Amino acid sequence: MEPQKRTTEELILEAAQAVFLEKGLAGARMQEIADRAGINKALLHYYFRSKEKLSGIIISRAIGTIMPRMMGVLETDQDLFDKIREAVGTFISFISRNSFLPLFMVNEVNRNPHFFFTAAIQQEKSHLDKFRRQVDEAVAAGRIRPISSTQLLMNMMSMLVFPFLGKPIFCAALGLTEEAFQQEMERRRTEVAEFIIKSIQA
Amino acid sequence: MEPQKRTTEELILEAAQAVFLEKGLAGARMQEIADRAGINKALLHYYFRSKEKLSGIIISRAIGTIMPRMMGVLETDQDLFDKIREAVGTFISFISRNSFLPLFMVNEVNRNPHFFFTAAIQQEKSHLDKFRRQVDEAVAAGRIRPISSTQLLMNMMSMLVFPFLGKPIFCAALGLTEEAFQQEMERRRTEVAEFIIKSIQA
DNA sequence: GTCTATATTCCGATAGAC
DNA sequence: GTCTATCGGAATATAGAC
Repeated sequence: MEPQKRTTEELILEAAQAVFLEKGLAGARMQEIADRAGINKALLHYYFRSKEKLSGIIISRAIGTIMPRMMGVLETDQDLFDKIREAVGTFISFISRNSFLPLFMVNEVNRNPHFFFTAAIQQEKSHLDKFRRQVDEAVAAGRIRPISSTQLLMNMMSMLVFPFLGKPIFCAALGLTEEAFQQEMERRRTEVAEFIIKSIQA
Repeated sequence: MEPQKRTTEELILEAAQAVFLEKGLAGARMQEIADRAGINKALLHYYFRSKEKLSGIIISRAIGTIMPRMMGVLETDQDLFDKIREAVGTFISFISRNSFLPLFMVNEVNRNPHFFFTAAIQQEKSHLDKFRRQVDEAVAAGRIRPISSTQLLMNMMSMLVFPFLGKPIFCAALGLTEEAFQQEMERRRTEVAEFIIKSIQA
């Protein structure tokens, strides 16, 4: 309700997130972050001692933003097919609104894998495991065809994330304009779920 | 047959490719390239005037390496299902041997989309179009269920490329060791094709 | 807390000897 | 062609006034 004036620290973090995600860790410039936050470099270092410290915080925030989204949708008590439908829709909507996040994460995680092996994922792993058990049980009960839950998860995550990473390639290769691409992504909200379900149903 | 001593230029290009692909364009250092090539920075600039020139060459080589692979497998005269099986197997083998290539390409293409819109893809587009027509015809003939060739291509490419990009995430989230991950990729050489075919068969 | 000015480090690029 | 030495600019980081 209040005019809600954001603090300088919040302004910096928002600007830093934008710049790091757009330019990558190595490509980002402290000057540009300061400019976008409407302050100067000195103040940047006053709040966050170094570029490395600042980037560390942004990375943690990014992981904290995307991981619960990726995993959270998989932990509900729904029927397997309904769960897949909902997870696909939710996740595509989320990435559409945070288009730089996947590329940043994928880069970070490849340049610095051990950082990720720590606490970041372990906490979400239980959600994943629940989904995998659900898949295994459906296979055992003959309600879906035999398929490894590992392979299924890789397929699902791939189809959700990669089109956004490869957007310029797909646009060029398939002759899509910006709007046409958006439309295709919108279609995927249902198409991908159906693609998966068609493939695994008994 | 000859002892085949690689020229300095070749040594540089190999080193540059390795460093650029590992560290990204902005993260790569001319010093490191020189070190890996066993020479010094001055000589680097003697052969390739600037970092930008050198990176341009590496990008062209990378595109020239991966695009024909991606498209080439789709242009044969095979039956649709056989073609999918072969394309999946070939492509996974290729990326397994060039694991840094997808991350580099995806970065480059996102930071510099126009570079890609030019000649790079247009030449390969015909192969893609041939595949898409084949899909459309199969749909029209009722040999596969109705599906957009655009969506099918996105699904296929995603499942082929993304697991390598997200390798550290998958390893952490699914509790896979390096060897276990390799094994899963090996399984994917047949599993992905079956996953697709199961999904689209009439 | 915020600024201007400056120090420091790093890195791409060049000069010039061999 | 290859090297050592160095320049010059850019980017991170700090000093110190307000």
